[in-house]
Amino acid sequence: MSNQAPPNEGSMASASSDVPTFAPLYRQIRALILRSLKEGEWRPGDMIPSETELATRFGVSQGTARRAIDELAAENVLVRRQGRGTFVASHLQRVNQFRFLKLRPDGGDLEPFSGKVIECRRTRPPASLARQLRLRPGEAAILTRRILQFGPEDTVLDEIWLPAERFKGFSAEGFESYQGLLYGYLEAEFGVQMLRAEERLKAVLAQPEQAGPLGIAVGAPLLQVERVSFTYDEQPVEVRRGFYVTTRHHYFNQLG
Amino acid sequence: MSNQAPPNEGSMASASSDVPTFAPLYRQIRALILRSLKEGEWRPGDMIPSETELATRFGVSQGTARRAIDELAAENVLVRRQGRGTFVASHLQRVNQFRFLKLRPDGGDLEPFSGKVIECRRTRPPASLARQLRLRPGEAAILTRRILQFGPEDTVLDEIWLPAERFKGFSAEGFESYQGLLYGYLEAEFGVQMLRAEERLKAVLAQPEQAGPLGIAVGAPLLQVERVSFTYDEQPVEVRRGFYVTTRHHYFNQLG
DNA sequence: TAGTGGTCTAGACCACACG
DNA sequence: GTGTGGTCTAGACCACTAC
Repeated sequence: MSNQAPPNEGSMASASSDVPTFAPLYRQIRALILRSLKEGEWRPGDMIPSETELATRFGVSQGTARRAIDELAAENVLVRRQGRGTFVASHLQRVNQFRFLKLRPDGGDLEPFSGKVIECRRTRPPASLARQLRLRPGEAAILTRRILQFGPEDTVLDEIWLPAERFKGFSAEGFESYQGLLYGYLEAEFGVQMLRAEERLKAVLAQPEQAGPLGIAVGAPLLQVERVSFTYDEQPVEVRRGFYVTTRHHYFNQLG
Repeated sequence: MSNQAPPNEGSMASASSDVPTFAPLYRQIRALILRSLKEGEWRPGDMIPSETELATRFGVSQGTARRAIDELAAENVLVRRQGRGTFVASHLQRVNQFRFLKLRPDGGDLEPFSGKVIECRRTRPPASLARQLRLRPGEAAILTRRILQFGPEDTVLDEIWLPAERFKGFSAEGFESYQGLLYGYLEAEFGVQMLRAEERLKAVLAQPEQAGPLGIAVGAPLLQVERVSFTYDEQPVEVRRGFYVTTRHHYFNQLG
């Protein structure tokens, strides 16, 4: 490629149709890397080609490939490790266990937790959920309810909705074998990588449906956390409603 | 400066003692820019010198100065505007009004809000607060209580603690004249820029102290939000306890 | 037209990990 | 030692803003 490339005539920009043509080169490269990830060329935990290899492959300078990788690393899609290489992020890595779980014990450090599935069935979702998951009319969903224990205490009750078609073979046993790490299970067994989520929090009073499983009194305060999670291309693939007992724990957030 | 600079012999690295010596050049430049900001050389809303000017001033290449600025822009300390220049972020800018307020109406867009101070006095803080604000023994604090209205509804009750020495002259009138924008007031009148905050959330039941001002029933569920805010050098300068009514609003959070 | 940030390149060397 | 990412430089040109 010429040194002073005109705005958008990168050799690959015109060669691939599903990549935006009028964007900086490094964004086009970023999109191409994302496509390879989405298509499974490199799987979670894998090392991707080096910066120079990618630069050659895409016909750009190493600095441009680097910038694309930088963005993806900043979004936690890739992980750079000096001297070793660049890797596809995985929810099974230690460092990611708490990326989507903001609950912390009031005093002290992160606690290990364990999950206990109390219900798991295929069912017809309410209309609002079908909309959020962008299901086709009549498409079924999987409903899973589980308890998270922090130490000995039942702390979280989750009601998790997944599109049934995408997760054929989903089972309570499979889920539990991943020690409560839903996204690890989905990634390893179904090839679905969760990248991003939105949460909406409210304070509510415990109803019998929550009080029973959690072993607390009806009318006790609960933190209700509604989550929609997205994979590649901003596709929603999970809707979850959690109820957190916040007597000895809190939801931690950083504002920047 | 020579082309291949040895790890850390930048001309300014050795010249200034309060900047870490063993760090990449661009981090040293970042620290120097931060120092100028902290010392007030450039104030919120000001344009800072161009990349090339900063590069010359600090004896590095434009690319290195650029990278330092990039980091500060990513942290919302600076704001870049193509063709115009780079500016010091200000809490009085529109775009920053909701940077530290995650409460959203359940349906629809961001709502304008207004603040109403119901108490404002100098007092001796509880020990835990004195510790969080790193006050010297016996040092006084300012306690402010205020209500935030979203539309016509009383939605938030805040109890705000500030170190009295740093905010001499703080008044309910001054605060209210900034339309509920505490950080705008602190920035404009006291030269304190809030950069970052930590929040800890719990679900609680309304006590009479909260139910009264908010006009709700005792025992209603409230979202309790404890915040510690930091200015330059990770200095805590505000501790706040908020009670959010979440019947028609929710706390919104993005997980990456 | 002049000045700003934004993109892209090419090449050098450093720091780190692993065999 | 070899290969990886990390830092730094120099220089070119593009895109946007304001005068």
